[in-house]
Amino acid sequence: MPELPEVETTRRGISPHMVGKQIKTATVFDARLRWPVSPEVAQLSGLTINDIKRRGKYLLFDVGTGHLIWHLGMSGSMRIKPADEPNLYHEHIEVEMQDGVTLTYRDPRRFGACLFTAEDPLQHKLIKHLGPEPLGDEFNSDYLFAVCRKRKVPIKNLIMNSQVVVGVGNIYASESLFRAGIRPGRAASRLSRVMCEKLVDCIKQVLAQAIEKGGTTLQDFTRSDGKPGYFSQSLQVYGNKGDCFTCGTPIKHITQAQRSSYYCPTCQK
DNA sequence: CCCTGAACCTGACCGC
DNA sequence: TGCGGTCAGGTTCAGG
Repeated sequence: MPELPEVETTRRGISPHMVGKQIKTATVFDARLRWPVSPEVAQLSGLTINDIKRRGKYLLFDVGTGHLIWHLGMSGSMRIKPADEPNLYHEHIEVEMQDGVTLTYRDPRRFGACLFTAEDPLQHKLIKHLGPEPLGDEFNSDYLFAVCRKRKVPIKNLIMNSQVVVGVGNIYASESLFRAGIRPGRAASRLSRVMCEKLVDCIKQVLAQAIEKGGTTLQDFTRSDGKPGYFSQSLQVYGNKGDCFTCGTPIKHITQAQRSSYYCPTCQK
């Protein structure tokens, strides 16, 4: 479900309900996520959530004594549960604040993670080696071009590699490449400087627009307030089994690195 | 260091 | 209806 825009949408949605408040109780109904949920998570009572930050697709909850490093995996989502509404199936973690506001984490496939660390979260094994944020200045055409020089992998695989740049998932990789006019299968080393400029611009644009629209709802992604994200309506190629909206050529659907890619063989070179 | 493929899970959907 | 196969928004890890 979640790529960077969905994670950021989640962060913005839950922050006003959580930040600056004290935790009443945190309950772990099922600790079997990607890795076992840290035991500290069940003992957050009395701690205050000072801030909720994001690094790539990881949410970082500052609880004073340390941080929760929370990843939504493929199917994870968070919502503020209306009072006296029963829990849904697969809601594995719940955090109730002193004022009664309750956050629930649902994750049918359990690829997500919820870990506690008392150290600097940015130095954590999972975070430390992440590439630059796509919307920051560090991610620019000079950087991408330099990285591309040494790589023979298809450009789509490269931009989905979180060591290169974080936050670009399967949907937005296809969408960005379409907007940049570059085929997903093109070897990274065969991108010109101009192509890199174009691609960086398009990645930033697509992600920024998706955040503005509250993310992309395909099957079950909903924002923390239960509403869908509206970027689905802006998708040009991802999931398009018909013709290119721009030129009418049938959209190609291929598999790269075990993931679906969509592109227009006419618009993309 | 770079790259590939398997693995981790459940559920939805499609064709027979 | 039921059953089997396929696919799904991510990431780590082992091994070549």
